[in-house]
Amino acid sequence: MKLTSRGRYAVMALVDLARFDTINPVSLRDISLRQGISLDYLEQIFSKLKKNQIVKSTRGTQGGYVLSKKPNEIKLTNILNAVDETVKTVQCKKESKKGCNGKATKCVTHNLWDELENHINTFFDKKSLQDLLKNNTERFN
Amino acid sequence: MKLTSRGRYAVMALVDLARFDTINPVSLRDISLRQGISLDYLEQIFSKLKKNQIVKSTRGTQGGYVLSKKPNEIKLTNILNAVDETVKTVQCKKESKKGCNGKATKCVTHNLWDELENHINTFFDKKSLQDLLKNNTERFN
DNA sequence: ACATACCTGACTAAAATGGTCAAGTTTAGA
DNA sequence: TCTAAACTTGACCATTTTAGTCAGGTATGT
Repeated sequence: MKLTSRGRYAVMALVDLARFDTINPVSLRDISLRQGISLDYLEQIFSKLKKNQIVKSTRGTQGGYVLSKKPNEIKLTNILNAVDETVKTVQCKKESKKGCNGKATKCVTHNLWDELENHINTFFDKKSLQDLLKNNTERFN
Repeated sequence: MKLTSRGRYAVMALVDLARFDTINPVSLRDISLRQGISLDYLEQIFSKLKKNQIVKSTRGTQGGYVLSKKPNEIKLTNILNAVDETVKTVQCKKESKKGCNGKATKCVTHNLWDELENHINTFFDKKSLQDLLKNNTERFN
């Protein structure tokens, strides 16, 4: 299972973007400064976000990124999937006919991790960027 | 966040133990063979389980491990904590006065990961070994 | 006494993580 | 048109974690 700082940064950056892109595109440089995330790393992350059509970019001076949908239409699932934070708890391959651990049957815990995966995904499916904005209406920085 | 095969193995092994320890202690060798987990690795895992009083051991011939509580009293939280599968989603330290990422305030997503952590822990708090046994009454191996 | 089984600690190959670095291309505005 | 801001791409890398292995023990029932 993966849930690391790449996913966290992605969410942080998008919340930042949602708050500041009302007029002009937001540059990664600004996000980098406001959120304290390395610019180079942000570029990697936004490359993935763009491929997954979560953000749109404008090049050149005064360029930057904007959200490609409304904050309430962007679920955390979308974001985390985009940056490869796949919530996979099971090492056992579902398709594998051999079952888990090279055994003929599914391992005892197989269903458990499936349940957990659903449990977590449900959480991320419900939460949108909009929800995070609500909780952060106070000024910061 | 960590949730890796060590935790999975621990759960698998304990389910196995719960099913076979009715008369005699169960040797790690047997568990290793039945579950397809390396014996050496199992020993590491059981060392931790023992330290956390989830299992008791008997040495010597015919020795092995037994659960130290009833299956319905052993929650998955207990197991996963014992083998250091701490479900920590937030890199930001809660205590740190400096806030997350060296900023003066909590990062925008701070509460989010807290919520997620609770969400996951709730899941593990509810599930006991007993619950897993129910779903695996059919013979295997 | 000896085989079985627990116990302990050191070690390690491979992968993931969290970045950095370098070399572009594009475009707005002076 | 020139230039600086900003996106784009891909290679690279140090550190940490993972998932074990290996080598030696120690305890104990028969």
